[in-house]
Amino acid sequence: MATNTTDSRTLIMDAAQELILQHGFAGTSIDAILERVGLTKGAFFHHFRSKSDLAHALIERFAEADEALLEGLLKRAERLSRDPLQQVLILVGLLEEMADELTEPYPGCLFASFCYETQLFDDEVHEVIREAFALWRKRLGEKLRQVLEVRTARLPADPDALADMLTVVVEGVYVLSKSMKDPKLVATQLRQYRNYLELLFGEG
Amino acid sequence: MATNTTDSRTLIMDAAQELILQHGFAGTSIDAILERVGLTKGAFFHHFRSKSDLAHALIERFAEADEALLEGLLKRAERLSRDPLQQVLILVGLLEEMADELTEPYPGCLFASFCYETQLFDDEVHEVIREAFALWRKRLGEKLRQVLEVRTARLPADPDALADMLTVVVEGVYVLSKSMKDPKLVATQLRQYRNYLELLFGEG
DNA sequence: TTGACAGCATACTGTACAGTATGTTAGACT
DNA sequence: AGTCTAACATACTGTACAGTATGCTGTCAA
Repeated sequence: MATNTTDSRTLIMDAAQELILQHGFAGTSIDAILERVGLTKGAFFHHFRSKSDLAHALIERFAEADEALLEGLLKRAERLSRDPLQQVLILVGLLEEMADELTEPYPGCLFASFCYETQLFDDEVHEVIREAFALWRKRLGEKLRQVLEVRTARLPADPDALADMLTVVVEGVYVLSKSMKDPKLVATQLRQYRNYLELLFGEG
Repeated sequence: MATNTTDSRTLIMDAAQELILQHGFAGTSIDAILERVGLTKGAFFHHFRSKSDLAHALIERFAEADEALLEGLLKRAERLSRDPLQQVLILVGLLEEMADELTEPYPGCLFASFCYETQLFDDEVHEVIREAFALWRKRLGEKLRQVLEVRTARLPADPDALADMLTVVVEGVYVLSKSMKDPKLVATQLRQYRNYLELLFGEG
């Protein structure tokens, strides 16, 4: 009844995700995953019908965590300020705080990983990714629309494009940070995004 | 003597790159590449010692094209304006023009693709990628340093971080654009980056 | 004209892989 | 005590894959 703390299914998924972020999906064999967690084929195919099934489970779990992160950040930001612009700035600031704590395990996004092996996955997987990106666009977009109702942007501003840019910066900086082996880049680039929003809507 | 227009080696590399951007490196078999170009194993292993050798050749060619693009854009920008800020803005604008012409074949970057299968490649490959990113940082960074000598930024500005942001935006928007199946996003996001630079250094 | 080599094709090998078939065991329920 | 099932382990299968061994053919130089 009580969900086992060392649930084998979760163990497999955790190991799989870590390996996939380093080797890609095709480059990660089921055997390699199982060796990591000390289980065998029997365990794997008891919990997953196929390797594709694992991919599906992984991306859904990742998307759920992603949504939880977004909604969590939004709630915290809404508590910390009443002004929509400040809320967005705070949200990005909170992400910067999280990025500051990044050190050893280099960041990686399963969405991006799967996107660079597009043809390996079915439409269901791609829909999950698409919806995850769309959710950030929607939730941040509506905040920015509120901002635009009150303030005048210094340059023509499309709220959806501005919202997208956070996703863009995060996905992009993961690549750069991995390649340059510099985790600090993540916070630095998020800071640039925050600067942009400040300059665009600031009154200075 | 005259380099054959349908050089088999080049044909293989072209097909390989296209397939790798869709399936990843591990997900792309040598047989699949050869089927595309109508050649056989004999041809492949005549031109490449191994699959890793192909990876090395691909990333070097990609990096050379990347460098050529950067230097070409810089020269054009330098001809179009004397002002360093304008040069950078023009460079980004030229990239936007290129992005506008993107329609069918979704964009993809071999650097990012390889970064998401990191463990599959040796240090030499990673060094090539690292240096490619470093070059953009260096070349754009020195331009932005010139800008900072003349103008005062509205917010604390690190030229290297600003330079990196172009790479970040490009890499990031490739992921988003692929996933959302919207090639227009590329130009839109580049525009945001240009806006940021304008706001940061603008006199308005 | 001959031979040497680039540029392939064909046919093969060993292995790593996804997936299957069939146990085994420990607990829950009756 | 007996039955049932979840949760695995073990041992296997077929195949797709990277890589090899060898043979063919046109070209070009001597």
